[in-house]
Amino acid sequence: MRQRAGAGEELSLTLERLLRLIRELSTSGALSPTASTVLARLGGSGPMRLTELARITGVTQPAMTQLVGRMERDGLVTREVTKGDRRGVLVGLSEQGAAVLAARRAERATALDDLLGRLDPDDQVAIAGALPALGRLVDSITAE
Amino acid sequence: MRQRAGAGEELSLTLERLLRLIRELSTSGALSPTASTVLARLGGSGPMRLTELARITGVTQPAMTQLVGRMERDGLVTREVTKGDRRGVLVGLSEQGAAVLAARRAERATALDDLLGRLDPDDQVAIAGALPALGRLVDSITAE
DNA sequence: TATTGTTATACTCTATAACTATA
DNA sequence: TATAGTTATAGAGTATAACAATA
Repeated sequence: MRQRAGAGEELSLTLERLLRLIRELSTSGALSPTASTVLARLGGSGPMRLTELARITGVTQPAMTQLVGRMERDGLVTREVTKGDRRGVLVGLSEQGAAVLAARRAERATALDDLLGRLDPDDQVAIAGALPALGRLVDSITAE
Repeated sequence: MRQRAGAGEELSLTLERLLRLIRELSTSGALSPTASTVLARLGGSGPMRLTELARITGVTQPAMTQLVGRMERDGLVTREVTKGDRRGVLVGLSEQGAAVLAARRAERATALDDLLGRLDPDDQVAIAGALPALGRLVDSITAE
């Protein structure tokens, strides 16, 4: 079996349901989807320019200005003027932001591990085996 | 291999990226996530009570009242008083709403089929083989 | 002139609280 | 009293357009 017709449809519907599920598993900090992405990117890549954050998360620059403003107010991120170019703003994780990020990851990880553990062993193997393939599926677009 | 430690963490991170990807694939109608869910549920289960829609999608009753109001204004759904109990509101798909739903599903399906087709055959098999397991993973919570 | 970011304005989406209508 | 739904109010989150500051 190389590729069933309609695999995309089934993958899409399954992911849509999984999506809502995952969201409910990580509640620390009560972050919006975009705020969650910002936190994760800052945690993974270190401090970044405001424009770069806007580009990566797919929102406009004004939207990112406001979001970073709210996140700074809530103590999740820090802002500083970039060295060399005084127009730029460098956004970084605060200590509290890093803690929230870690808490959210732990919540999802333990909840999903628990759920996976209840599944039939064959299903567990199937999902574990598909993760690298799903990762490459995402990479195939992100790289473009 | 029954279950690797950290499989939940990896699944979570992969899904988070897939999630954003899927969203960008279906743009017809420019629907919000909740509106998308409402449309999909109405398409799959037929007309439903407003309260039932609110419960299923995980938003409050007032939020659903307003969302349905906007969707009715945009010609996506219809409203009618329920038979027998004149307090109730039955929400159904309009012809246009059904068309938008079909268009969005087709967009995602073809886009994902295309992406899947570019993957290594082994990866395609791995993903196709994991779909039923992922479906059961979701069912294991939804049923509770 | 071009780039970086902010401010102004308007709309969607959501929640909580208070309300109306029906049962 | 209880249930179904709406209205009022406030805030997050987003976009486009106009602006200020720096390069």
